[in-house]
Amino acid sequence: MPLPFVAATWNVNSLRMRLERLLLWLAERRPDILCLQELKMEASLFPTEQLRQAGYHAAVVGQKAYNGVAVLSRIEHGELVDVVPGLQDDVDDPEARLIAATVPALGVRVLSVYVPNGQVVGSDKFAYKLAWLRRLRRYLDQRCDPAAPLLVCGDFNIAPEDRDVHDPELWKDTVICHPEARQGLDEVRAWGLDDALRLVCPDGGLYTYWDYRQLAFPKNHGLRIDHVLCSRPLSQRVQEVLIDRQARKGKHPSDHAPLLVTFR
DNA sequence: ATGGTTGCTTAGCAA
Repeated sequence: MPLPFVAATWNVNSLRMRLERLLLWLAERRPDILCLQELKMEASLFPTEQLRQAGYHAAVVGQKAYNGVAVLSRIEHGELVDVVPGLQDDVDDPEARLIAATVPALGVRVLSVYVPNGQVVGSDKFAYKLAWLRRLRRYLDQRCDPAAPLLVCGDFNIAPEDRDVHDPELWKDTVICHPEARQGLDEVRAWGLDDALRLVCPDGGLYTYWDYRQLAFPKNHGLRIDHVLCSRPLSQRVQEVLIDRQARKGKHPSDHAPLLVTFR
């Protein structure tokens, strides 16, 4: 029998600003695996030692001011191995949006991803978002095995369906909901990934992101754009999913809440 | 009342 574990994903919107909060949260929740996005720092500034003291190994790709992703895993599960940064294709792309690592004791390959936002439909940035999703699918085709345990966790900047949006009319055809963006996500998932939350919960009104403006969080004007996707060997082990709204409260929160998935 | 929030980097961009 494989070991049960908890995997989580959290866009922290600047690790420098969120480190204290992250350390408190890790002490409280103790997830086995955590994928982080929007570190907004160079890898040389990453707090490797503080996280180790908190009980976690880390694999990180960073860049100055923007993007940056990491995979954390509890030290007891062994040093992260086969750490691979980036999409590994022939595109010259300086943006730090993907890192892969394997957690030895759990036998799980983990990808932390920060899909481009895309800003405005029709812009160069939107074209980059769509191309990035095609590149991610190609990465899965070439480098991953759908019959093996795989997690693809992160901020996808896509609400898969209208039930994932507080006001679908307001968001219709924006970069978050555009049919081409949703199709890009569908094609990633068609490789062999399930949306862990939807395996156990059909409810609408479940969001992971709320704008800082206009009291969006207390009004629950949110979007479900952060996802834990899992390959079939893990799908059948999904036991419970939690969006940790507590972590979006109080002073100086990220604009995203962590999403946690328990695998039996 | 023509706003609104945060973070990075320094007035403008990105989300």
